[in-house]
Amino acid sequence: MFNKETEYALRGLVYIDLQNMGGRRPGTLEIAREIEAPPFYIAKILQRLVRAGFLRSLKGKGGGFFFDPDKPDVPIINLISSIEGDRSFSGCSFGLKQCDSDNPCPLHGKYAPIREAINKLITEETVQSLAEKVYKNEFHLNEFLK
Amino acid sequence: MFNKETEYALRGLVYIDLQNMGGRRPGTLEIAREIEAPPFYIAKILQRLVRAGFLRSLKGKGGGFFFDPDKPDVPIINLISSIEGDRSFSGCSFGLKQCDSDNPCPLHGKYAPIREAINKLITEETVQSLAEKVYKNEFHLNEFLK
DNA sequence: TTATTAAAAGACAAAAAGGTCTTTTGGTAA
DNA sequence: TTACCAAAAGACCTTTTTGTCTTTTAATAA
Ligand code: FES
Ligand code: FES
Repeated sequence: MFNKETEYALRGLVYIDLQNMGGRRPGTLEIAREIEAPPFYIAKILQRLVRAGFLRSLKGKGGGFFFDPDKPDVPIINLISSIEGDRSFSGCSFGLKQCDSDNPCPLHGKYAPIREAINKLITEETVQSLAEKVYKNEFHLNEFLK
Repeated sequence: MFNKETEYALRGLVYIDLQNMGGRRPGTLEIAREIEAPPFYIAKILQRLVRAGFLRSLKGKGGGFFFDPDKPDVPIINLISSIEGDRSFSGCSFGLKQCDSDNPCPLHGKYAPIREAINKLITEETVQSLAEKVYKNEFHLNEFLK
């Protein structure tokens, strides 16, 4: 579905938001351990996401990553677009230059509604809405974490 | 959705089946031109698919690629699995080790039905069913081809 | 103000995906 | 049986993805 970087980013940001709820600002090592991602890699990924404005960070003792409470929730489609580019979930499943319902490929009829469902999903869900689900114990971040 | 190799394979095999209907056995250069794929690359891809038993080929003058009329239709899920491996459309969208509805990630609820729809689609459609749609002029292989 | 802490920056590297090309093999047709 | 044709085989290359590591910068706390 998503590439590794996107997966790590999703799990990482949800974990960060979850910890922020408890007034904590997790650092790269803790995040890497909890979401089971390569430490240096998640550090690099978060660095880029901070630069892109998705969240903030603080250096030094007590430092770490956190979301600005004044900023609006982050729809995961924004995250995905920022990492994978806009190509995701817009193109033709057959690889035609563009998906055109007036000139459809033989998969279009059945694929287009699925693609729409994916777009709806990633537009509606935000990092915060996902974190909320985990917080309510309804859903899981990994096999250990509740 | 799919990777490049899968896209080329899908378009290539549908084109081959379409030509077979007219008693022709297209070769790599013709296929590459018609489906707009890199010639040497589609040659390599088809070579692998022949070896994997998806279709047959003949060398020399009048040679080319063709489907054995006695063999059953090829569901595209087989093609996709052969190229991309089984990981596609079975794993967790969040990257958890396994998708487990008793222990779901926060995307599971909305993603699982979508994944099911994808699996249904690629299980039901075959190279031949797709070629048939193109043949009936209902759907397109590329922007030039009818 | 100094030691310590943790992120930022950026170089580096391994692996996978995507693509190219040459040589060999096995067919066809004259 | 010779010339030719087209796929098979496999080496090679480029780009992208994924991942690692060292050095620098900025914040905190003693
Ligand atoms: S034309 Fe291929 S998915 Fe729309
Ligand atoms: S647990 Fe993540 S999609 Fe099922």
